[in-house]
Amino acid sequence: INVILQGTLAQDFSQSVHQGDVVAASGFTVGKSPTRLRDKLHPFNLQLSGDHACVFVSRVTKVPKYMYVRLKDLKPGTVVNVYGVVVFFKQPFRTRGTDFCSSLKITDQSNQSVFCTIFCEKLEDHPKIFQIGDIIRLHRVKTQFFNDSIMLVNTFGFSVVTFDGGEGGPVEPRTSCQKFHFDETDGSTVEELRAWAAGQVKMPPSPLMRLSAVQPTNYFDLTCQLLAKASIDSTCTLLRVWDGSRCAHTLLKVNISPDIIEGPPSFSARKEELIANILVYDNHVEFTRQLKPGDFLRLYNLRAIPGSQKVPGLPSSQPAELHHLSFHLHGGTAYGRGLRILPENSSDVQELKRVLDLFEDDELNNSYLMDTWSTTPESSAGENRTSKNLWPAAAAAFHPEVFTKQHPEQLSEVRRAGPGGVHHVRVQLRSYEPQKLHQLLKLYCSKCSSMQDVPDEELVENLFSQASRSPVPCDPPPWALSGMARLPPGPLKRTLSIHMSKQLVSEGKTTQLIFIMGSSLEEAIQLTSGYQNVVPVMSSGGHMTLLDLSAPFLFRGRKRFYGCRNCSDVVIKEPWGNGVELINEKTIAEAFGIQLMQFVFLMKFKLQDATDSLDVFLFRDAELFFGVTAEDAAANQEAQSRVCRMVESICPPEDSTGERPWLHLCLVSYSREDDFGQNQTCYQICHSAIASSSPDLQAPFHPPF
DNA sequence: GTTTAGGGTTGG
Repeated sequence: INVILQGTLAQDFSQSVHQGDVVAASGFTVGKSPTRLRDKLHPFNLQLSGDHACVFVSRVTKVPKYMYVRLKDLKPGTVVNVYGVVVFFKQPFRTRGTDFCSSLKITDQSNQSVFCTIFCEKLEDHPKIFQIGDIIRLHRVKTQFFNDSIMLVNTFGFSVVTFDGGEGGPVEPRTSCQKFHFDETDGSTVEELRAWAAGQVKMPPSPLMRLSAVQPTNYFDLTCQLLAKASIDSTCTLLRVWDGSRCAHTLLKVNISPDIIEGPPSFSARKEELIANILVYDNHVEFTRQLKPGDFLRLYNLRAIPGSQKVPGLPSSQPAELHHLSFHLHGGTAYGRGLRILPENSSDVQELKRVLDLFEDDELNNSYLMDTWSTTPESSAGENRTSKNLWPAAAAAFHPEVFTKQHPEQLSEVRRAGPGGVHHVRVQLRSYEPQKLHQLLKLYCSKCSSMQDVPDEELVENLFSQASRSPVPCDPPPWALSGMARLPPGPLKRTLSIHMSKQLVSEGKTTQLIFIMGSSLEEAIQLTSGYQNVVPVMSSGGHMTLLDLSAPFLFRGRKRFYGCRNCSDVVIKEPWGNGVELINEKTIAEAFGIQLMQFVFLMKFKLQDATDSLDVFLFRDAELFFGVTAEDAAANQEAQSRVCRMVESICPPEDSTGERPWLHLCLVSYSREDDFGQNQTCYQICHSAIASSSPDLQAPFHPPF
C-alpha cells in the first residue's frame, strides 16, 4: 500500500528511515489511490497529513548468525567460530587412526597465534590452504589446553572455508561443501583480515620460488605443471614438471625407461631445458598416484641438492652427475612438506598458464628452427648459466625465457632490421634515465595515455594546507553522519571534521570509509591505521568536494590513489549502490567520476655491444623485468630500494669496481610518429625478467603481460 | 560424541 507523507513529517521521515525498517503510522486517513492502475498496488492509500499524524520508525537490527571469537579471547572448554590468517600449515596427512589430519597455525588482529588440528576422514572436507597468508574461517571448533597453551580442534558440525589472502582480489570461498553460510559480513571480515595482514611485518615470508631463482641447498615451494610421472619403486615417484622458467643451474637428468613413464617420454630440446625432475619419497608417494600429466601442482618444502646423489632405481651406468641440481620432496611432513593439486581457476594457475602458453606459441612459430636446435645443443648450452664473468655471484641473472630467435643478434643488425621485429640481444647497459631513480615511477592514465610524475610530498602537503585554510562550512550530504574526530594519542592533538556513511555505520562497518575535512597530510596518513579508506575532502560553494586532483583522492593503508585531471568529472556520491559490498579504489573512483591513474615504471636505457649502441625504453614489461609491481614500489620503500639496487647492479657507477654484466634481453622494435610528423623507430624491452640468485633480490612470479 | 597429532628438515 502506498503511504503519502508531506511537509516536515516527510522530511524527517526520509532522513531517518532505512530499507527494512518497521514503520508504525497513526492518525492517517484512507484515500483512493490515483496510481492503482499504474502500480497495481492497493486501491486505497494512506495519507498522513493531519496535525496529529505521526510515524514511528524502528530499526530491526539483524542478529548475526555466527559470532566469531578473537583468538586472544579463547576460553578453554568452549566450542567457537573463528577467523584467522594462516601462518603455518601442513597439507592433510594420514594418521594412525581413521582420519587425515590438517595441522595449522593461525593469527588475527588480536595478535595471538593459535594452533589448530583438523581431523576428517575425507580429504575434500579439509581446509583448502594454498599458501601462507590465506584466510580461514572455522565453524564449531573446540578449545583445549595442550602444553600450557590453548589450541583448536574440530568438533561435531565442523565446517571450514578458506580464502585467498591477497588484498584487492575477489573474495571467493574455497570449499567443497555444497551448502555453506556466506554473507556480506564474511566478505568484509576477509577484507579486514587481508588489510591487517598486509600491514604486519611479522607475517612469515612466502617460500614460493620460480625455478629460475632456485639455488643449491634451498628449501622452497614450487607452482608448476606436471608433464609426466614415473613410479620408480614403492618409496619413490619421479615427477617431471615445469614452470616456464629455466633454472640457473644444470639440472639432474633422469633417464627412465619409456614404458614406465606416464605422459610423453620426451620433449623438444628447448622444453627439456626447462623441465625439473622431482623425486617424491615415502608418505607423499601415495598422493602422487592420483596425479595426471597436465595437472597444476604446488609442491611444498622441496629441497634442491647439488652434487652427486644416488637416485633410487637408476642404473649404475647413469650415476647422477656431479654438481647437477636435483629436487627432492623428502618423506615426513616437517615444515609443511607435501604437495597438492591447484584448481585450474586459481589466479596462480592462470598466471602460470599464460607463461606456459607463451612458450608453446613461440615454439610453434619457431618449429622450423628446431632441427638446427636439436642437432647443435652446445650452441645453446648455458652461456648465461655458467660463465663466471657474466654475473657477480650474488647479483641477478637475466633469462628472457621466451626467445623468438635462439642466437643473440648484434645491435647493428637490430638497427638495420628497422621497425616491426622482435630481437634477442646480448648487451651491456651503458647508462640509464632518469638518473634519480625515484623518478622512474610515473602516473599513467590508460584512457588519455597521459603520463605525469608522482607529486612529491611537499606539493601534496601544500594542497592539504590550502584546502584546510578555507573553513567555509558545507552542508553534509544527506547520506552522511558528520562530526569531529579526535586523533589517536600523538604529537598532534587537533580535531578535524569527519563524515561517514549512515548506511555503513548502521551496518556496523564503521572502519570502512571516512571523509576528512580540514586535515593535514600527516593526519590523513595517521587515520589510515584506523580506517580502510580515507578520502580527504574540502568545502566548495557549500558542497563537499575533493581536493585538487594533484593530491591523492584516496588513502588505503600505505597506498595512495590519484585521478586523471583530463578524464575525471568529480561528483561526490555514495560509493556504493545496491549490491556493492566492496569499497576500494575502483568502486570509489567509479562513484566519484574519477578516472583512476595507475602507477607505472618508465626508464630509458642506453645499451651497447661491440657493434653499436641503442636507446631502448623499459615500460610495458617493466614490472616483469623488476619482479616488482609499480603500485608496490609506490607504497613500499623496501620495494623501491630493491628496484634501485637492481638498476645499480646492472649498471654499476663508473668509479666503482663492479663489473658491468652482460644481459640477455628481448627487444621489440616499432614505429612511432615524432613531434615533427616523422616516423621514428623505437625499441622496448619485453619478456625479460630478472632471475635473482640472492633471496632479497628474488623476483616473484609474474605474468609477462 | 572415540581415535588420530601435538610444526621445526641434512634424507634416498
